Amino acid sequence: MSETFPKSPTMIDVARRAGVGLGTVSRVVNGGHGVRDETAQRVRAAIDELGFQRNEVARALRPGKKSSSLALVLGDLTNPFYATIAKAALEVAGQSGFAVVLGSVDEDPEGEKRAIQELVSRQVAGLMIVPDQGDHAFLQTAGVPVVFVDRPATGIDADIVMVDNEGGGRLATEHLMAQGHRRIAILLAPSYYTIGRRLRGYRRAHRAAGIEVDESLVIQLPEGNAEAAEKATREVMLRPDPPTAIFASTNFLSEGVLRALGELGREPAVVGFDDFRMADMLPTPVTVVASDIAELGRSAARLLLDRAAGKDTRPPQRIVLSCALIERGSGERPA
Amino acid sequence: MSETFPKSPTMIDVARRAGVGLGTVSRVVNGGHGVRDETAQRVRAAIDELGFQRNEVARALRPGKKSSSLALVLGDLTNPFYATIAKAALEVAGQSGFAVVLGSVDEDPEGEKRAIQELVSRQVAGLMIVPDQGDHAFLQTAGVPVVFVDRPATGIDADIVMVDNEGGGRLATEHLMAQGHRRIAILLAPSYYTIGRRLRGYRRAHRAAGIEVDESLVIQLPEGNAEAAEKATREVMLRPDPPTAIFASTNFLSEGVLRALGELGREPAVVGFDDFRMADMLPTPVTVVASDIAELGRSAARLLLDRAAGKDTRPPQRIVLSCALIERGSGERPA
DNA sequence: CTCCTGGACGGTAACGTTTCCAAGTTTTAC
DNA sequence: GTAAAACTTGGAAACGTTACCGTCCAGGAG
Repeated sequence: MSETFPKSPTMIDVARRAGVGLGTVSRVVNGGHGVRDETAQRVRAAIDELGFQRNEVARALRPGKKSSSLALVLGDLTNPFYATIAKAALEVAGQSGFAVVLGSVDEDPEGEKRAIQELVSRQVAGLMIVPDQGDHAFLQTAGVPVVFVDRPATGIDADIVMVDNEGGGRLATEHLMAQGHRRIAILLAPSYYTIGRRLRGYRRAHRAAGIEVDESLVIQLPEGNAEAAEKATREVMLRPDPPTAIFASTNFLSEGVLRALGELGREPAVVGFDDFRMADMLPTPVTVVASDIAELGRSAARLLLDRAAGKDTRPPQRIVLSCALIERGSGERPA
Repeated sequence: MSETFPKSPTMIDVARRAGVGLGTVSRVVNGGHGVRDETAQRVRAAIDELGFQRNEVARALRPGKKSSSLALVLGDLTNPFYATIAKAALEVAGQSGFAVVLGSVDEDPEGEKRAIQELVSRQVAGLMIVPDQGDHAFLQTAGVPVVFVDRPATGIDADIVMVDNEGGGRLATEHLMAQGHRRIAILLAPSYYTIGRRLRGYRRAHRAAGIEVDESLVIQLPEGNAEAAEKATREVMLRPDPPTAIFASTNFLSEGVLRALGELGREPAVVGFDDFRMADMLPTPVTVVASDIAELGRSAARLLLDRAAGKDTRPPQRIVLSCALIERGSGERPA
């Protein structure tokens, strides 16, 4: 690495080589309108000979221009949920020649704010954010279009793409009720917006069925991981009056629930929110309420690209994806 | 979105506000050496009042400077293997104030080349690449340090961080032999470098044990997904002379193997390469040979940051991470 | 008191691109 | 054949930053 890299050729080099002016090269590179065919040929030849590649950084410096990259801010990529969003967004952005910059994502809201501002300073053309709690009003002045993914943020009115959490929660609960269950526990990860909606669906299903919710079965976990769910499941199942069914409000929680049940040797009905790999291979295949997570990422990217291009000037949109039940066995066990 | 965004303040605005020269503002922003304390205070005050943020794009335009971003090029983020690398690299880069740009990753080598060149044109400070097959000689002239992750690339001599695939393959095979197995099938995903090394470990273990490899048990799959593995497993187990053990050379293959075995109701011993979520929750918990994938990403990022900063001028390094066996049951079934 | 040194600061030239304007050239219309 | 219009083309300004080069002033040495 000590050898100095040869600096890459610039448009000026190309212009000299082709015997034309700088502006002409720029025109050719950008589609070649208003350039005679013969001239364009010569320029293209020079570009190939020199191996010229446009410097995107310089390009993005021009006033009003933003770089051809989108930013994506989200949680733990190790969570298949986020990974799926990232993959899908990446794909859509890539098709339009946009790169995706991932900000480093800490857990705390302060870290998120810092990460976002770093990205803004890189002049990205738009932001896709799976927001943490905390106020996002500072984005008002960021000067870039923003799309929120999976959940809304406070302090700013922007596009949002999300899942019908309430409908999904209701669907899961009603499905369990249809099997005769009346005592359905719900495990809740720490208060994200989405979880609140799922709980609301759960309550609505109860109200609609005329069943009163036993509040001791509405279990708020201290953390959103499998371990917390495992512990809580063990506890609730060992009560004198355990539930006959469990609704796990996230994929990680489902995992914990199943682990605990496997160890206890108990078999209440179980429905999880969000599908996960291997759900169908476990001792009892897991019934889940699922939505098209990839579509979440795709829609967000598409919306953002349109906004960035100025093609879409409608007021902030709100896209809601529906959920469907995938029956695999664990949710069909009778009360 | 139709309202025009207020353009962000520049150093010139700050300079005017603070009543100082442009150069002074730059000095303050970059650490404040050679500026009187009182002046620096005034500048910082102006920065806060205006909400100034340095424009990273303009900064990266200066000669010799690269942007403070690293590029990461890898396959399907939905594969936990890649997701883990990405997360770890992101974390390390973030700690040094670097952002990570993910190129869109198609499957074909041509797409990879295009993606890489797009990233180079964005003046990233370095490239981390999980390379596809195909020649990577074009990177020689890219003018950026490169680190390959998980497997080497041809045509260029660069840093590489990888796993001891051969050792892992040997470890898995020897473990199965220790349980008395003599007919061990190995399922191979399409010819990646890593798979070849794992096979080599498998063969070495056989040679060391004085067991001849039955070549009909060395099964080359047409694709690297679970479905292909499922099909192949079904076929091999239904032969008149089936293996007593199976070595699945990737996490996705392990999944397919287990699915097929579950349906067939057969229980040969199974060892997988690379750990995966829920491996311990399946009807028979899965024994795997695993390595620290996150460390792969961390090392790559660290190495690249040092190269980019010019701190590391050693000849190309080769970091190899060891594998360990995680016994869970499926690999301990006797022959 | 003068000269010199050194630190603090202001100004300006890049960096590589896009965009605008003017000049030159060709085509079209009359 | 001439005038106008349309199209090509070259050149220069601008984007926001950093780096370099002076200038200015204060303080110390002679």
